[in-house]
Amino acid sequence: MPRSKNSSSAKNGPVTLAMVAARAGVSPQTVSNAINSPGMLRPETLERVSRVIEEMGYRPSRAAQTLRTRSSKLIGYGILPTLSSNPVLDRFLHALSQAADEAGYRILLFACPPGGPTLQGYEELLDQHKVDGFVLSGTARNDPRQAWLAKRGVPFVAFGRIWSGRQIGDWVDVDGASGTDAAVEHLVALGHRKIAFLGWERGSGSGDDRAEGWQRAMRRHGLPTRGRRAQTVGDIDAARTAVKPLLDAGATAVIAASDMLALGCYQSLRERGAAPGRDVAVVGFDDSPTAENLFPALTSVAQPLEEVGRECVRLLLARIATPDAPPERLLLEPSLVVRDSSGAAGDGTADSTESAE
Amino acid sequence: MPRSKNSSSAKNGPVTLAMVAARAGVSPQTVSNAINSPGMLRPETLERVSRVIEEMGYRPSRAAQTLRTRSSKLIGYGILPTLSSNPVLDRFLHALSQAADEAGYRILLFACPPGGPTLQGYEELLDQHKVDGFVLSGTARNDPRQAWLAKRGVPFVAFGRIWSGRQIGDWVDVDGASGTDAAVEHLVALGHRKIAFLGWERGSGSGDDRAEGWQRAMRRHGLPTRGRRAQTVGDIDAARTAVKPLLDAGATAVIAASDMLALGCYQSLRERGAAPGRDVAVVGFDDSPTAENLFPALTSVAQPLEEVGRECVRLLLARIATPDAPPERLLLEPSLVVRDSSGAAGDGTADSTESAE
DNA sequence: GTGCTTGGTTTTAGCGTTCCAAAAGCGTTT
DNA sequence: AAACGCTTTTGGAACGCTAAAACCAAGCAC
Repeated sequence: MPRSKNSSSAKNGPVTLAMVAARAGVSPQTVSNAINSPGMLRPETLERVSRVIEEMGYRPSRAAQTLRTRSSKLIGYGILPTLSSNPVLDRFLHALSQAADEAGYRILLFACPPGGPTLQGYEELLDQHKVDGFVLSGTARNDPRQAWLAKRGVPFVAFGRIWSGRQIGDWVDVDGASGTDAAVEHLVALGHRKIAFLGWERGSGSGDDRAEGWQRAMRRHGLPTRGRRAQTVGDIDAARTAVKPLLDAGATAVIAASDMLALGCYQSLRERGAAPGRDVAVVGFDDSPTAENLFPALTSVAQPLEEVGRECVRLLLARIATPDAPPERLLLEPSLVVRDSSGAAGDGTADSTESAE
Repeated sequence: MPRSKNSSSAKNGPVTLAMVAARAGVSPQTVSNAINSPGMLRPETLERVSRVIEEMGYRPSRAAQTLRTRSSKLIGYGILPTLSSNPVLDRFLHALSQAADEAGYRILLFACPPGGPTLQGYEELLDQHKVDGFVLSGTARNDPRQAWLAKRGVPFVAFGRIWSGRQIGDWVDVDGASGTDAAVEHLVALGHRKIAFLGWERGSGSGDDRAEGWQRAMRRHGLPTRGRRAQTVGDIDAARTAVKPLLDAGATAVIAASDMLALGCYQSLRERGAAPGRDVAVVGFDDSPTAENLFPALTSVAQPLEEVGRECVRLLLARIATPDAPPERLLLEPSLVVRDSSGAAGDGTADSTESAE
């Protein structure tokens, strides 16, 4: 027997604590307690109040709560301009939002100016919206954000390590080295020995990390790395050129620091009439949406973005709860998604020896 | 001579209206007026108050403003789970956030459950956070959201038309038909006559729209469409199969309803030893990040997402300002991004007649 | 009986804004 | 001088909530 429409109906404005209190025959504070510390009420009273809350579809006003408690249950996230939009971060944002929601928090976006994030954006969200904390992403070398936030005691978590200088605050990151290491293992198991690495110019934190994993795995297998590594800037044409010497040197497999670079490798191979996956194995990094749609589908190292999102929220909430706890840092394992480009497609046998030449 | 650190310093908590008032020697109300209706103050007073505001780095508390004015300057946006993450919508979100920020609004995310958006999420944002309006995306046939929001008088704008039944509320959309029409024009100019269309199964609003543009352009040029159209579900393998009859029928160009479908077409061509762009021209839709990285780079119809974002914000704010104004609907023009896959690469001459066979 | 808990509830007092009505300031007019 | 407009400024009150303190039975000891 539902008496009133549950949930705030269109016109008469939203239900308030006081209305619930009046209807339940208790004081407003008791209703507040019913929600925030139910254990404080006599079971019988709790029952009654809860029923009225349910019945009237009452939902506390966050504005009033924020004003009183100075906590907004909001997490700030700076989103880059459309141009610098990045599939990995986009997927991360979805995961983040979901994880936050499950914890009763919400993500409040603010737009980073094209030149990269500025501190002003953070300051505004902090002062105006009283966000409880921030999630940082796309952290660069000498990023000022961590130090700035730490100095004012604002809780934050970064997706991405700090590569230079001393560590500040909590972060969650993906172990790139472990990813490329696994890629080497995969290729070695398929019989490859001449495994090259196509990476970014030295100095990019995650780029060097990914190179490092390749190198250590090669060393472990007693395979030479000299002359098997090339550096390039991010774009695809540069990659196509940069990979040439590696192919000339007879590499039978190339591990790239990104799917983009792997694509440059595809193109370089095609230029010389070779087929990626059949003649030379190619492995990418990030498992971007493109990867599975390429021909041949690109084997790639996938970052566990759902997990990164969940952990970011977990760490941030922990930091909010206990601001002085020692920092926590998490290095998550990526996973290798094997597709045709690493040549494992046929029926398990290694190398090539498969189709016509 | 800056006396105090401007902007809220770490410890002493944020600056309030009252503090500013005290320092400027006026009442709090006057400070409020200085911000909200500056014309009301004597120029001299305004000057003084403004200086103190600046000096102390005062920023109004949105929570208090929201409580008082019942308007949060927040726009709600339901974000899909990681799995259904979609590059077009992701880029749209970046644009949206930027446009909102510029108008003094912020985007508040809430996570849609995996099964698609539910009304509960909207209701919560409305009751709890007092969002001023919503931006909808990924609207489906018989989407209940528009009707629901309209019924309770909540301002909203949809990115995407309503394809079935009567129109409700404001929307911004991209004219898909115009995009495929332009694609036909482009191909005809290159000398193509047998231009096929690879689309989704009938019933998808935007799919039918894109088909329609192809059809009308073909008709305009007196070219037959019978036997030149195929339908398929979204995935790439299905597309590869579905396009076969079109190629068998001698199509020299294929326009696909999405980049994904275009990829299926690439694969189908390769299977028969033909090269996309050289032997058969291919045009995709959406200009996804993948498109420019493919080999050959895919000619594709790009949606003006920046503009869509801007217009969504503009329409939404207009709706908030005048709830009873007649609905506004905007159909924006996409643009054809010409790349190698349409075979215009060489030096302008049409058809093929270019490289070895 | 007085005092002393103890658990459950209410009262009071804001949190930082803005709305509203009322009060000053002040130049003109009666 | 008082009365009248006009502009500018101010003093509550209220928005919806919760922290903190006060209250109020019972119960229980002495």
